[in-house]
Amino acid sequence: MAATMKDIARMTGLGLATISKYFNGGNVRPKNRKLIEDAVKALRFVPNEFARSLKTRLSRTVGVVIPELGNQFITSIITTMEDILRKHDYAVIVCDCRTDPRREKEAVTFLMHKRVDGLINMPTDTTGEHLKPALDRGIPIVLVDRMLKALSGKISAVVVDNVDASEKATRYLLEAGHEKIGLILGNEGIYTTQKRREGYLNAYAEFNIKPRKEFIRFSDYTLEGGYTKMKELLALSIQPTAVFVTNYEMTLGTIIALNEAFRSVPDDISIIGFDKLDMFGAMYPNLTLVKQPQNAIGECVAKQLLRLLSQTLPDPLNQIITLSTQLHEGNSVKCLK
Amino acid sequence: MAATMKDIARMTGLGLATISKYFNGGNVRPKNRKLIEDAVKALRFVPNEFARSLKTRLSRTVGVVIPELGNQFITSIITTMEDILRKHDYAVIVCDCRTDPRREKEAVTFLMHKRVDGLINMPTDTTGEHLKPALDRGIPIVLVDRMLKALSGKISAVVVDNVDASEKATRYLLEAGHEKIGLILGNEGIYTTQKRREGYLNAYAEFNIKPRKEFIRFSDYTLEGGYTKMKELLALSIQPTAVFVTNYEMTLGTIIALNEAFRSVPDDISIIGFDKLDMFGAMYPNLTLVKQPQNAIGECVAKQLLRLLSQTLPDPLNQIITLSTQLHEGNSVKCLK
DNA sequence: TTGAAAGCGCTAACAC
DNA sequence: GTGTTAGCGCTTTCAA
Repeated sequence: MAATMKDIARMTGLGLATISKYFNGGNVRPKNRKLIEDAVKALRFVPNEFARSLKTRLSRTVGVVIPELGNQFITSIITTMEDILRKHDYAVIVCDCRTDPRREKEAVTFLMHKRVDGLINMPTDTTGEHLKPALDRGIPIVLVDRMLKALSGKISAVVVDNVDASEKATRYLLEAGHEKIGLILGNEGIYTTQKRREGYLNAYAEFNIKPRKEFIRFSDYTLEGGYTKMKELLALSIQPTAVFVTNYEMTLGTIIALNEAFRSVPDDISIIGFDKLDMFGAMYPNLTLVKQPQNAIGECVAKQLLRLLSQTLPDPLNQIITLSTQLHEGNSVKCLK
Repeated sequence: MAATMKDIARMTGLGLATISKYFNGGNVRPKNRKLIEDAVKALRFVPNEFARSLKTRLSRTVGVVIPELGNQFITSIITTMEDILRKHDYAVIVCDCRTDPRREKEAVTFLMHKRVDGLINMPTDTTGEHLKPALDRGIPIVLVDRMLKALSGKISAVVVDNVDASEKATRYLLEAGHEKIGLILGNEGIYTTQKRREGYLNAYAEFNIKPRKEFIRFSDYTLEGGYTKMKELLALSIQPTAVFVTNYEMTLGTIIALNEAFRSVPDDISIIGFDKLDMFGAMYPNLTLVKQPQNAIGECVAKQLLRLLSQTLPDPLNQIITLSTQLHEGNSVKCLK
């Protein structure tokens, strides 16, 4: 049987309130502090979180709902967040909804039953309907990487400037004289996909060039997807001289497809990839790529949630935080001029 | 303010005990059942898990401690486990310890404070010291993919037959006439690395051939690691005619390294990879590889934990479950005879 | 089958 | 600064 505060009270001769205050940072006479500390050690006392939660209505737990775990961008963000939140004594319950809106909704409901204090979500559902139970309970919500217009003002979000990222990359290629640029995107309909497509089109518009429709390929953010779409681009009668790939897994798939087709980079084809600089940096050719601030994203999300969690205001100070990306110049782009 | 059982009692005129029994599967008169169900709907009643936990001393939460999240084998197992556990109403708290024994120990302590009902661990610490707090509290523990000899009998574990897996793959290459087989392993000292090395050596012993030391390379189970080690093997004066790579990420790295060196598979070099058949299967050449039953592992772990969780026995029925692997024949191995 | 009542271990209002 | 006390919302004897 674990020791309780009552045991400490008995052992020290103090009242429960004093002991509770000791644990919650109140003023306690040094002499009594010591008394309590000794008793805690002797009894190997650990506060019962259940009782505390019952009283405070707080679980010191946050829920994280994501579309899938097998994606380096997502896992790297979770790793960072979890680290920070755990340091603040928050447990992280992860729910993988497998890019299925029904499962996503179930996950939110499940987390409400578990009474999480806050919610982090990279949404699959584009309407935001699934978040209603959390909104109703008034707990803070932070969206990651994808906005939900319908919920603007009611929630916080941390995103990157995808339009700018894509525009920069495309412009870089156009400036190097590439006019036929393949674009490998994620799932159609997803926030980041739309934004990255937008940036690509913007850059083309700037240069007064009409992009070719068949160069724009929607895929699914997986290695296989990137591999397949690159193969398709290579099978075109008019082929792109450069390709911009919009996430890490698809970039890997593209590299493998190019290697298999004996296209050498950048002589035969130029390429701009996405994310995880450390790894691509180690390889030849040193890939030019769009680098998202993955650590900063995780950090921002965790800190924003902690901020909302520590507020007692009637309406929380929600904010949309937009982080910018960097274009890392390697030598995978050939200048055609 | 959320509704409580008291509200239901007031609304239905029933006693608290009856209502509690209703929720816990006891016998309640149909008439009263209906009464309660109506009240639950009307009041949108959701049981307060805090109060329940305080009384039952159970959190319906399990902790998962893993070395890193950025690894497809680990995340695929977590996805499967989380799915099953959540269906049984258990929340999964994930702690990434970044392959750091100190962090791993902290994670276990943290989870004990959170009063998880059970623990799943892919251990970084090879002594098992870090699990002591959980062992002391007598909660069930299931190890994944790695055994801890010191704890045998006190815990359950789900592992694959790594010696056999590695032996089969190496034997396959030897039978095809390869005598110079490169072996790319994970971190030295880790359970799976040792076992996979053992299998390789066993196969060589069977064939009465002495393996060359310089063909055995310890790496770190990452893409970069596989890439680097393959480059090293290719730089040897006496080069292997085949290579066996012992996880998914390193296999990817190896493929990229081979492509970059313009070695074609299997004409210039044969290769046996590891894991994630679906993806490698889509690529040419169809890779020969060791397929671990990833889904079955996750399923076994979750079910074993659920089994232990539902037991009220004084000493739990711990067991070591060993799953076998399959050698999937593709066409990445050339027959030299 | 049902109800009354005691507590699980903590927090916090209140009185001292 | 400290002690007393009343709950938080459940589960679970025990008696009816």
